[in-house]
Amino acid sequence: MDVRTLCLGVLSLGDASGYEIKKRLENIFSHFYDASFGSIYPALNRLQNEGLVRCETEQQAKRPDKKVYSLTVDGRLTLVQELNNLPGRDRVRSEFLVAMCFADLLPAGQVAEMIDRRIAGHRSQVLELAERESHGTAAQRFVAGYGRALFEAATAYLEDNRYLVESEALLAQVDGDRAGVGD
Amino acid sequence: MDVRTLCLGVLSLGDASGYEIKKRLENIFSHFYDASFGSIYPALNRLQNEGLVRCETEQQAKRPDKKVYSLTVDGRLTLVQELNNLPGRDRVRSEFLVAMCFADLLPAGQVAEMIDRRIAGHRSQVLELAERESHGTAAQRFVAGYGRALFEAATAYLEDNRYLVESEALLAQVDGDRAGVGD
DNA sequence: TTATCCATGTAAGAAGTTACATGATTGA
DNA sequence: TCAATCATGTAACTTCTTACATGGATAA
Repeated sequence: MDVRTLCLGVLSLGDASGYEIKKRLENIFSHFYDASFGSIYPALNRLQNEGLVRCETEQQAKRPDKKVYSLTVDGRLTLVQELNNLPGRDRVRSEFLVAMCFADLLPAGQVAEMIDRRIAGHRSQVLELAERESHGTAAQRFVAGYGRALFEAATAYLEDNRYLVESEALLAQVDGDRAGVGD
Repeated sequence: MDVRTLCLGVLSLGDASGYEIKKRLENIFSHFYDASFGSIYPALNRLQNEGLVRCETEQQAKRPDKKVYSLTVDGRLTLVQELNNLPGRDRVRSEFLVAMCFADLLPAGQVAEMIDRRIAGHRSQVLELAERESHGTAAQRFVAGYGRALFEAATAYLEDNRYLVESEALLAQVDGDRAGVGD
C-alpha cells in the first residue's frame, strides 16, 4: 500500500487539493501512516495521468492555483480492489524499542528520560485520539479508538515495568564504576 | 536509525555472521523492525570499511565461507552514541488500519475476515512473545513484554469494537442492495 | 518580527525490497 | 520429492524524505 492508495482513500471522503489531503491524512492516520508533500504531489499527478482522479483548477490571487482533485469511477474501483486485498503485516520501526533493547549500554538517567518522554507523548496522543473519537464516521472512530487503546496499554506497561530497564542500566553503571576503581 | 545501527546492536550481544544477524533480528525485533539480507550484507561491508566491525572468515566445505563479525571499540562507541540520541517517533504503516478506515467501501464479509485474521495473528504473536519473555536479558524481556501488552490490548479492542466497522459495512451493503432494487 | 498558514512543485539522494545467482544438506 | 536451512552477495528497482524554489497573508 502506497501514498497513491492513501490519496484515493482520502478523496473517497470528499474532493480535496494536495495540501488538504496532507492535512486530512494527519487528522485521520497520523499515528499509523504519514506522507510528505514530496510524495503526495507526484502521486496525484500520476493518478491523474492514469485517469484515477480528475482535477479542477481554482484560480487564486497571489498564490499558486489550487488544484482540487476528485475520484473518477475508475479511481473508486481501483481503491476498492486495493482495499480488498488482504492486508499485509504492519511494519513498525521504533527507535525507542531498539534503544530499550540495549538499555544496559546507556546511562541510567538517559533511559529514564526516554521513558518519561515516551509516556508524556503517549498521554497527549491519547487525548488527541479521544477527541477524534467524537467525530467522523464509525470507521474513523473505530480506528481512533484502536490507537487510543494501544497508547493506553503502552503507557500502563511502561509505568509498571520500567524498573526492568532502569535497574539494568543502574547495574551496568555500577559495574562500570567498579571496573574504573579496579584500574 | 538504520540497518547499520541494528547490526551493531546485535553484534554487541555476541559475534555473528550476516546470516545469524538476520535470525537474531527476527528473534528480538521481529514485531517492530525487520531487515532483509539485501540490506544486511551491504551494511556489514560498509561497517567493516569504516572500522566499526572486524571480520574473521571461517572456511566451510561446500558452502560460501562464513564471515563472523565482531564489534571494534569504535563500533561500540558509535553504537552507544547512536542509542543516546533521543529516539524519534515510531513509524507505523498498517494496511489493516487503512482498510478499516474505509471499511464502508468493502463487503461485510471481507471486513469480518480481515479482523478474524488479525486477531488470530495477534494471538500467535502473544504466544511467541510470552515464550521470549522467559529468556534473554531484562531489557529483552521488557521489550518482548511491551509487544505482548500491545498485542493483547489490540486483540481485546478488536473483539469489543468490531461491530463498529462490521455493522457499517453491513449498512453500506444494504444501501447498495436497495439502490440495486430501486433501479 | 517571527512563525505559521496557504499552495504547488522538482531534484537529489537515502534506504530498503525483490529477484537473481549458486548450491549442498536435511527433515517431512 | 519438496521445502527449509545454511551462506553470501549484487543489481535493478521502488519508494519516500529532505531540501530547495517561490511568496503573500495573518496571527502572536
